Amino acid sequence: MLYRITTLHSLEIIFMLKEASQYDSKVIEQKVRKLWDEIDAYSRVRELRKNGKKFFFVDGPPYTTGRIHLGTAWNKIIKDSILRYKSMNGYHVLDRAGWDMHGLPIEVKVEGVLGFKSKKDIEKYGVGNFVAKCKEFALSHRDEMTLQFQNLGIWLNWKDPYMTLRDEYVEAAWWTLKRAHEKKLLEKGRRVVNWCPRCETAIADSEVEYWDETDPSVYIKFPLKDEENTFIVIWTTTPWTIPANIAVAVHPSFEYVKVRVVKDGKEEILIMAAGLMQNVLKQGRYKEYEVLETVLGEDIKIEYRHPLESKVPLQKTFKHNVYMADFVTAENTGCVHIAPGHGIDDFELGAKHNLPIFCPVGPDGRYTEEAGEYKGMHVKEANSVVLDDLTEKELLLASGSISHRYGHCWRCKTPIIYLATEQWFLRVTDLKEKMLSEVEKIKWYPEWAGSARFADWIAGSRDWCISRQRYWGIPIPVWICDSCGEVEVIGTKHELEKRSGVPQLPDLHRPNVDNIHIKCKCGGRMTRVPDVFDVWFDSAVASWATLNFPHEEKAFDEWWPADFITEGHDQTRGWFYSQLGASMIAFGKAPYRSVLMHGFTLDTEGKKMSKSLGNVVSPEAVIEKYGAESLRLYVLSQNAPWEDLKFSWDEVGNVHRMLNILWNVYRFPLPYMILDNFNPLEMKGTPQGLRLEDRWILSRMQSLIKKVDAAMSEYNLHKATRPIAEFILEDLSRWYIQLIRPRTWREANDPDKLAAYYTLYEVLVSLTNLIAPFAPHISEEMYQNLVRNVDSDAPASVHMCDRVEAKEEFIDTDLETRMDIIRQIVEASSNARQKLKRKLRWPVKRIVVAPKKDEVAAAVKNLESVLKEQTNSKEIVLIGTGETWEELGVEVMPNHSALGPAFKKDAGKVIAELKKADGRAVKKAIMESGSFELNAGTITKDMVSFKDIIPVSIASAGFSAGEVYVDTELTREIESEGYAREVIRRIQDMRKELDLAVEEEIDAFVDIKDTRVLELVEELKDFIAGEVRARSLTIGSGVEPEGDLVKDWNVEDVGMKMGISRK
RNA sequence: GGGCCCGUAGCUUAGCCAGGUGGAGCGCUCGGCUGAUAACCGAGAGGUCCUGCGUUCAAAUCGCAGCGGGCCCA
Repeated sequence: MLYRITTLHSLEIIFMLKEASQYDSKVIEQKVRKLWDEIDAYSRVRELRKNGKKFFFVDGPPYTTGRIHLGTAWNKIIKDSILRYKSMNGYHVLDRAGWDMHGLPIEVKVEGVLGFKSKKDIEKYGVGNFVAKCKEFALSHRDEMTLQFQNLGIWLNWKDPYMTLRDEYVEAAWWTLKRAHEKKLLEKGRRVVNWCPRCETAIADSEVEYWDETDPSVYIKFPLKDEENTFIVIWTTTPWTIPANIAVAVHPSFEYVKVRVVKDGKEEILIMAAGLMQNVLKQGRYKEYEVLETVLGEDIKIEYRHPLESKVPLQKTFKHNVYMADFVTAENTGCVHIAPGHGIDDFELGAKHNLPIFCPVGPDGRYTEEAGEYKGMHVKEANSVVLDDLTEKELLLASGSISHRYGHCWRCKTPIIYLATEQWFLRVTDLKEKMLSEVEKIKWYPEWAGSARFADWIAGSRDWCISRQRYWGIPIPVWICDSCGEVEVIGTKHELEKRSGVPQLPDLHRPNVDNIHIKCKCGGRMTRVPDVFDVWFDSAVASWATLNFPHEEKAFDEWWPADFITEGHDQTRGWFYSQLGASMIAFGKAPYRSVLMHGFTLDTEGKKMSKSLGNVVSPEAVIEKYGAESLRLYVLSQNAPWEDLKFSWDEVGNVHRMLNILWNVYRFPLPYMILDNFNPLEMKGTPQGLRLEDRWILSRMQSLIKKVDAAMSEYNLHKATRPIAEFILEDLSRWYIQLIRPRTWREANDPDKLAAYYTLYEVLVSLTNLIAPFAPHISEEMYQNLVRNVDSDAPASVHMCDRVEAKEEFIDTDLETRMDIIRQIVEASSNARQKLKRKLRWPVKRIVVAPKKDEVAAAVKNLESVLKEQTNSKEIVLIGTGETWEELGVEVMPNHSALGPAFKKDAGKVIAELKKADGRAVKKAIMESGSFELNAGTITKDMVSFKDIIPVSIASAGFSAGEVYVDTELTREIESEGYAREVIRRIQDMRKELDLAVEEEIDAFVDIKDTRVLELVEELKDFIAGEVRARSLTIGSGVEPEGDLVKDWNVEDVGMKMGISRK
């Protein structure tokens, strides 16, 4: 095996494959991204496909606060991989990146920076100044986050992203609200909403975060109006809502009791649910009781006096009665305190029975004038004051505390309260049925994301409160006439300029639009309502806002609705829903055709990552350790997309190892190809001399392409990426590369070697293309060398290439099956060798394959050369299917339980004779005739069983379809080769230690004291010299090795001393 | 309390839809290989398939109940 030394200064260098150094993700990724920038790869790819079939993707906009986290990274990696895949398949992809830039989160951060405590501070600072700060915050964070996404190799339209703070975007929201108004789906109404007393604004259901909180758990007696000393008992965790109590609710079909009770000698009568009486009596520490009466809830007709009517004078003007309600549960007392101003169910019950919606609490969480003596007190302090007052009036039956889930403002974490306030609502409940039927038309991945989860959410949804009493958001474009109350909704900037007569509006945020008035039909002046939109409304209009609709209509007509969106499962109630609702209002149909719902990133324990738990892993940390490519392939392959991902550093490390192997596979042939001036361009068409193993890997490659395409058709990213990794590790690295190694360093122009080059090149180029969507950096780097350096007419980036298609002519599934069997036999033979401690370096005399199936025989015959080479065997012996190898001895095992009764006292003799008999002959006779004659008698089939005896120099091991026997008997030839290879390996090791170039020659000395071994080694002196590229090789006993490196070796307990020196 | 999803080796998971002897990778132990070498290969140990009940000749797989985790809601 000689390396051909090639002069590289050929006159014209047509091809310029370059060698590659070790895999360094950071270097490669930076280099590739630099290339993309230089050639503006992203824009060129989109340009290239502009006549292709349209694929409209809408990016769910991340919120511009802080840094990206692992979940956001995963989200964008999924998007990027799918869009790259679609693009390579010829689609014209539209993919503006999006940014969600308004809302409370930023306001709260800016308030923090400025040290503000309440809305009054903002008003003092100036709304204009505050809004400017918020804008600055949003824009600078957008820039930081863009870089972080780009470092993951994410390709979206970053140059022209859609931003919710732009005028065109604001117009999309305005236009949509105008549509709602036209369709009579916009209404102003007094409703109970979630209210943050710190932010002094309504917040949406989706903005409420729940966690455990300790609150009072109190039982209160409401005195009946017409019955002395009689009380109905209610339970609550919010004593501060008692001043607003208007009614009590009971369940119509529960039984209620009137009980006479005694405590401390005092007697009173209580009303409560029958099933909960024991609990209430225990809470009130009543010792004696007597049930006076039992009635059904629906029969209760009671009027009671408000327990605090002396403190809250207005309460004296209200009537307080008991009403029926199904939401009452059999807990606590079975009688529910109703304050229509402070609870959603309460409000609805109140509306049903025309009760006053009494809400004596202001936006700041303090009681108003209406609360009488409590005026000015904050509801937080009120709890204990109210309880004290009730105690004084002897109306507090019991008081304790309870830990339960309670809602909080998602931004400032203040516990929310419920307040009845005037807000603007979208009546999406009117559209429920239509929404549900639209959901069925959407393709969901996985199916249950739509049919179960999303449909359930829609079915239970309520009207959408879209108004917020804040500053940094899209101003609600509703103008109301100061004199006649007429409502007008403005749909665009232009319309506002026209209606108001104010030209060239600078910006559509507050406070710019606050002071613009328009003229009412009645001649009066119309003023804008001061509210801004719920920030969820911003992103809800993204699918048309990203097309600049209504500002421009052409793109909308061409592209809308979206072909595809993908977000985490939390967006079921969020963006999936808000978009659908807004779109139903605007266009009466769903804004997207398909949805991939993905999971959440959790820590190794399966707990969610949170700052407070200290278990957060940042994408940067992962990139720092393993590179973006490893992170990408890790998140894509680890789970099904819709499952939650338990982050594991070890698994990222595994992916990195796989990429390292891919890289090694890629760079392994380069030095040889370069030395040989291999030019793939000259290899058009499939060369004639392909070996079976070449055809095999080509077939495997095509099968892989099909597998990946099948998985991608269902967005099964894990099923697309796992087989790729398996192909790289198992088929390419562990098998094919091992098979072709000897061919790669053969003399140039050997067609057999060229066939291997061709095959490997073909596979690597296909692989590069196949993995490009998932691993865009490494594939680009490989492509640039393998393809671009060879063919300057090839597309400038792998991402500009058409997707590889499986070449049917290469597929040979029979061959794949046969090779699989050969691999199993090789593994079994390694296993067998190990049993006798015979290294692979030492050839074996023969391998005997005993097949259980005919395919095994076919495989062995077909791929004998592969089998011979990989097992390092001098001969392959194949025996008939189902037959036993005749060289195996047979041990006859006497069956005592059968022999005993048959031969009685002669049994001992029979057994002794059986042991001496030729086992093979016994077995043969029994198999053929069913019996065997001994001197002592005739034995039959049931009296014996057989066991194979394997000769000492032979080891066996099984595989799925047969048995392999390895004959390790040594011959002079084998020993000679074994020792020679031992010597070669040591000298190669020393060459490496000296860091010699592959083709560099050496002078070598080998001293072997053991004369027998010396003779064996000397027989293959020329072979050794060739393998180690020795110009001179001296082998002998007593030679004194010299040179640049001299080492003592122990070879199978034989001492050797070797020295080498460079030329 | 409700809806949806998940629970398989120390870790990450395949198998579950379509019932029939639980497979991988990492890690661990032992061995091998050596010009892809800061790599690679083979073998071994390691499992109450979350628990219980049911359906069935047969359950990781189907059903019910419970436990634990996640998201969403009340």
